[in-house]
Amino acid sequence: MEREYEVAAKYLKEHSFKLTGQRKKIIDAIFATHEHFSADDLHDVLREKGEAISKATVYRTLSLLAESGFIESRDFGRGQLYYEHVLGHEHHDHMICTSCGKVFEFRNAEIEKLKERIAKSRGFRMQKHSLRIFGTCKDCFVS
Amino acid sequence: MEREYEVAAKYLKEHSFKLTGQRKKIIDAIFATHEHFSADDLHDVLREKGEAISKATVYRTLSLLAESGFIESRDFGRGQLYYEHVLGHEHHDHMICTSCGKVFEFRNAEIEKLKERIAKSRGFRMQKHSLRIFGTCKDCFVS
DNA sequence: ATATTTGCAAATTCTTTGCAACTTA
DNA sequence: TAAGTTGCAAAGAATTTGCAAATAT
Repeated sequence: MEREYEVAAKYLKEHSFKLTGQRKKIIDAIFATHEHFSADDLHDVLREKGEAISKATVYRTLSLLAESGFIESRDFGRGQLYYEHVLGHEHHDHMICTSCGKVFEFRNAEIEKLKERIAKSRGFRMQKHSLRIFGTCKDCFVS
Repeated sequence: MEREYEVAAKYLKEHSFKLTGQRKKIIDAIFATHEHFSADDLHDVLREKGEAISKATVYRTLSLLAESGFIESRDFGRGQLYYEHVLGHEHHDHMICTSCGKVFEFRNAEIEKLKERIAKSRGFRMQKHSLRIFGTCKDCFVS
């Protein structure tokens, strides 16, 4: 967890952003979990730890970290954005169960190659990509 | 345009939804375009045609049509959902230019097969899927 | 007839912003 | 100390909802 923290800290310095107490705590909390979380979830986690950081700051920090590529936002169709950290978490795609809401991660090298090939073939510089499969998971499909 | 309309009408009947004037006009407008549109766009189009349908009804009808599979929502990262009809529009994926905002459609049979294979291999019943590639398009990447 | 749908306006939810006070480098 | 950041509360934007009147079957 120290490595990620240092990379983020370095980035902030290089871009003349300040490493404030709030940002430290937010970055810690984000890299301490491998779960998907919403701005609200994160705010709650911090509050439970006794860190009363305002929601405005949480939103602002999430934007900053997303723009700088430390985290990525995900739309699971729940009306609010979810985030997950990218550093120390290999790229993967998602399967979302529309019945129970569970999100499953998967990774497929062939698909990754195809994404790159397709983008390249159209002169498109790929920055990021997101593949979501919506459906019914094994457990929910009982009938 | 007639075929899609009839399929939707039949669906509504079978599910004891009523085929109201507003719904007819909304369905017409949706299937008359192959563009992506937001709830607001649709409301505007209808208003320009002289159809003063309330936004609440537009939202409610979009939800209904999305749930029944006639249209699908897309998140292009603009803070609001876009829709496109599915009937009469072959499945495809999207490339979104984060610089100019343009959305390019593409289709790749290999990727489609892989999606199905992956879902199946995890006992997941795929309902729909969405692949988005974010990056810079040819025209924006000048430097 | 009666269950469904509509429009309106108010309410919700998520996110952003202005600004004065406060930190960080 | 100067520039960047925070918290607060207010503002915004997209979407949802309660309810009485209107409409489809």
